[in-house]
Amino acid sequence: MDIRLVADGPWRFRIEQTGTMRVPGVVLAPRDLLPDEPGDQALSQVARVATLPGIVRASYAMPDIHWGYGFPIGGVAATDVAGGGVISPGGVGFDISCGVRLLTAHVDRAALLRKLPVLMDRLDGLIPRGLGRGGLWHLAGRAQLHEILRGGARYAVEQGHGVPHDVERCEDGGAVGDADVTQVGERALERGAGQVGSLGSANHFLEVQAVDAVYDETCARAFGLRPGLVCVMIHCGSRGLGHQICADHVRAMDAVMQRYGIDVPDPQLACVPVDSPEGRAYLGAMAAAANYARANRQLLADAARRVFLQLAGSGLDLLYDVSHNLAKLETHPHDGARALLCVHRKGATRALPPGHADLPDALRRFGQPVFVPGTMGTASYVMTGSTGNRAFDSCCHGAGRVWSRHRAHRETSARQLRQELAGVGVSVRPASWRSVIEEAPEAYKDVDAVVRASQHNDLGRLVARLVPLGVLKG
DNA sequence: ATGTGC
Repeated sequence: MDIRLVADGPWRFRIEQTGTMRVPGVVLAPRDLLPDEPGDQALSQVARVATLPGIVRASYAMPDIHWGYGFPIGGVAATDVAGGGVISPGGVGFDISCGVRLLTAHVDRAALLRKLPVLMDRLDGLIPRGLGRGGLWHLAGRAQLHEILRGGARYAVEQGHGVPHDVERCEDGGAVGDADVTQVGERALERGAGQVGSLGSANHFLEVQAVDAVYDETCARAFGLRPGLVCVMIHCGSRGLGHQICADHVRAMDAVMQRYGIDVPDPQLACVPVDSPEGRAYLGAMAAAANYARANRQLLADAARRVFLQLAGSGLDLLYDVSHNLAKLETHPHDGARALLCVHRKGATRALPPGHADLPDALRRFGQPVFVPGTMGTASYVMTGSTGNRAFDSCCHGAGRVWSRHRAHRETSARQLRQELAGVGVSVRPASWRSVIEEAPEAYKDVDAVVRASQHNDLGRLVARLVPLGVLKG
């Protein structure tokens, strides 16, 4: 698809509405963050998403945009439910409700440093990760898996894997309400049964970090962050269960799209009206996967908490848990009124502004915490939702890949990577060194530039910078 | 992202 990319000031670009596009594209990134590998399809994907039935305002791209399945990663698209708007699994991604949670310890970096090696050893032995492998929670049976799919982190806490405060600090109170277990296929259930409480692979991780800088002291204090404080950041999703659900429902939609008169420029944009049996079926299965991902992060956090209590004499308090791969039915201004929109966020973090009713009481004045993990060996950021967000309250979600996984293997080696990480003094414990080659810091954009661009585009405000002390990689 | 795929 040919696109007409026009600079709109120093911080963003516009893709002119041409051909079958129903809205323009808006790429909220400066020139040096635009995907520029030869043949890269990310910007064309922004334009193709703009052709989806019912899409409103614009097809958005966050500053960490890169090429994905159908939708770009870092893509945000909202469709008008009453106006025949569609739901597309490609706008959520294979890793349904992949997200990040951040926990704060009661110990400072200097006090922990001596104990860090033994603490990392313990986490290394405890946390399941890598492809396949088991999970921390050995379920009693299929009925208990169904409870997880319906109750998410809330059910995990009810079962003793956490404290009530954890649930208060999860998006949606730890579980989305409309999960439909009957829309989750047998293969998905089979794959999910043994993986609750496991990191997965690729860019998923559990990191021990320290607060390195604070940019907004009042907000940081409300978030429980101060310079030198130790934190734990967990990034993972719904494992094989979410993957299987995505594959199953893309296939189902592909078979019925024509019946709804829907024609898309890319088969990976398979979609159906939100208000259709197939649309509701996907949303019900997606919600079940979302709850699975939240329970997964809850189990991992609770395990890390027990290690911290035992070895560092410190608890871990959940600051917030938020997804960056999800579609949600939300009310937003549209055509001079409030309308129910299906907001697809794929590699984009929901970022509620200060005062929003869905925020926990203790955070409401400050906006929703947004977590922006960098790469192993580089900084991560805490941001907060800001008023004036035009991209349906969405923000960036990470550094954003620039090298293909294939190119990463060409450009670097395990040995080179080990040396480099040893040089910055970060203890990285991967499931396998081969898999982490694809996660080399050079394979990603500069996360500092990504958060700067996010702030300039009113997607969020900077709160604090975190640096890694120890990294468990998938 | 993924019991990694034409």
